[in-house]
Amino acid sequence: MYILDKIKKNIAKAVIQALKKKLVKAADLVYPPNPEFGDISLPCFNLAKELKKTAVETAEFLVGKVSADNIIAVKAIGPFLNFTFNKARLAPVVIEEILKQKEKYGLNKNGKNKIIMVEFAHPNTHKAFHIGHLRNILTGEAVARILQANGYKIIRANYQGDIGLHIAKCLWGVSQLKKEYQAVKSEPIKARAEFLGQAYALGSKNYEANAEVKQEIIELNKKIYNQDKAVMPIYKITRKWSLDYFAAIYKKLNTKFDRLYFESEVFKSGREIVLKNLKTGIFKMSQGAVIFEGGQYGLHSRVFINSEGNPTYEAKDMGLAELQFKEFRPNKILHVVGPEQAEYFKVIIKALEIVRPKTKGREAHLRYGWVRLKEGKMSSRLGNVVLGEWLLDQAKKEVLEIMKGARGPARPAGGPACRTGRLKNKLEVAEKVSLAAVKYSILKNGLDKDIIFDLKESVSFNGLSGPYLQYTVARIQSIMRKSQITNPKSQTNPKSQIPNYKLDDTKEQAIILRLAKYPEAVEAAGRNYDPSEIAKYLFELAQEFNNYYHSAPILKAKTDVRRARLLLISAVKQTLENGLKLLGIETVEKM
RNA sequence: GCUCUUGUAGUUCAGUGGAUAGAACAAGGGACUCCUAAGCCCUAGACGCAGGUUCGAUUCCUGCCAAGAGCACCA
Repeated sequence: MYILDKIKKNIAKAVIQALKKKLVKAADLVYPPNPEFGDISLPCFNLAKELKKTAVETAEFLVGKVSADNIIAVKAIGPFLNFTFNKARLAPVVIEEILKQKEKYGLNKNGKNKIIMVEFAHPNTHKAFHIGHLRNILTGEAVARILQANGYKIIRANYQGDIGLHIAKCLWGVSQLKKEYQAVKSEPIKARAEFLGQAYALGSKNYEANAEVKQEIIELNKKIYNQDKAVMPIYKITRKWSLDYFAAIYKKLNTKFDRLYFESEVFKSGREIVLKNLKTGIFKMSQGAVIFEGGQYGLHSRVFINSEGNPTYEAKDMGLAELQFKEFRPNKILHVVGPEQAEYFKVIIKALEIVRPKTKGREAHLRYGWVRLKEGKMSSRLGNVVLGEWLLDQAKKEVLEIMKGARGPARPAGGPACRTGRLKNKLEVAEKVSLAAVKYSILKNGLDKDIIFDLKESVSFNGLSGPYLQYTVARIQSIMRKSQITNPKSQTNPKSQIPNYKLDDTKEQAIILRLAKYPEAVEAAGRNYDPSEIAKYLFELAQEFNNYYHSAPILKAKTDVRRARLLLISAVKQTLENGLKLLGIETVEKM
């Protein structure tokens, strides 16, 4: 149990003892908006109701009756009972917790013995890979890491659409672009993937504009479902292009999957499940198609098997669920999918629940908002998309420019020279920093919010940004390196030095408190499946550190203070690294 | 038309049934011969509108307005 949890528990206990009634729990405690009020606070409104007093009276009544370990002051401010921590005692405890536990600091066991499958990415083959997919992957990966930190066993799954009408549209497009197809065969994988995106857009436009083409594409689709020899070779080749391309992107983003599912492996079983339950009356025939009537549940009706006899996405999902539960027995499956499928998921989760009652409460749609363009809508159908890889490339270019010193604030004469130009691993650093910029700029947003994407504004390298956090870590690394040079014996070993703590500065105390709150951020992020909780926390910590850094000398401080400060900043570094890892962001030694 | 999501500063985002609504960017100003200026400090600037519930609403409820999404054989 982390120190803050202990303190909260003790306070709740003390209040219960004072009242001789169990009216308070640790979770009722909140953090005051202003540190002058205290470090933690009990709002007395609910308590007052029970005690038939006003909240102000209740708070005053409790002052003097409540005391707990690590608390040095209790005061009533209006309806709040505020507690002040003994920070001189807290500091070594918190720092020791962090430096001993290292990368394990912040982890908890809330999900012990539970399995959660996080299903994300699921790009469709034969379609462009755009920044919407990027948000999906980054969100899914971060959620997976966060849940892992909360003690769950995680299965990363990816369900890829390699069969269905979109493939037929693309292959029709390819048939119209024979020359280009031949030419692109010898090009790098990226060019081949882009070609498929164009072919898809072409097929899609004609499907809507031209009735004859529409019929041709429908015929082609049937052939693909029937594994017709005439189309299989080109289907297989282009499918592989897409998959190879996706694999390269996953690698770049540092995401791995435990299981890749394909629509082509579940469409048969999905179809069977639906047909079987036609007899039981769960599904019904309607206008030649097999549907699920959602009306009685306040949902809409959806087609599971179309009048051509082909399973739709809905039926495939039935087959997928069956397979997923059979293979991994997850307690929960989180489908990380955009908002456009919100109603869709309600329907299939309901249908699944009726077909397989055991799945009840175990299937969830983890929805995130759109990535929209400032200029308007983005659609792979229309071909006006911002490609995921293009964004990564742009970000990297930008970082290299900054490293050159061509951009950014001008330095006054006499200031230290820009070091980044001399870095040996310049490209590696640029790669990590640009990835951090892109990842953070997406993950800092609340899940439900749409992201209005604009290259200039969205991917930032200063302020609330990934590079800002990396920079903070690099800065601490630098101080620690120098501390070794100036005093090789000053190892940051917590055990031997804890007695020497002298951290009285209010800024230091604020940092200590912030560090102690990290486990709560991990917990909240896990509870809400929300990476932005971590993103916010890290920024606040970094900001507090940077402010502190500018006001307090570390290496030049007196021996005792210097030691204590070095330990403090290494705890900051550790916590930043731990949190960044949950977001999938790597740190660099120098930048 | 029905359902869902979102409306907070010039812009992009935080935030909570409670104590003074926080940041970042942009704007304006400033400090350092000092541990990385991708940094630090200061200034200015906001809860879509109208009701309701409540001791208290930016937060919950209702209506309206605005933006986005979904609503039968696409995924």
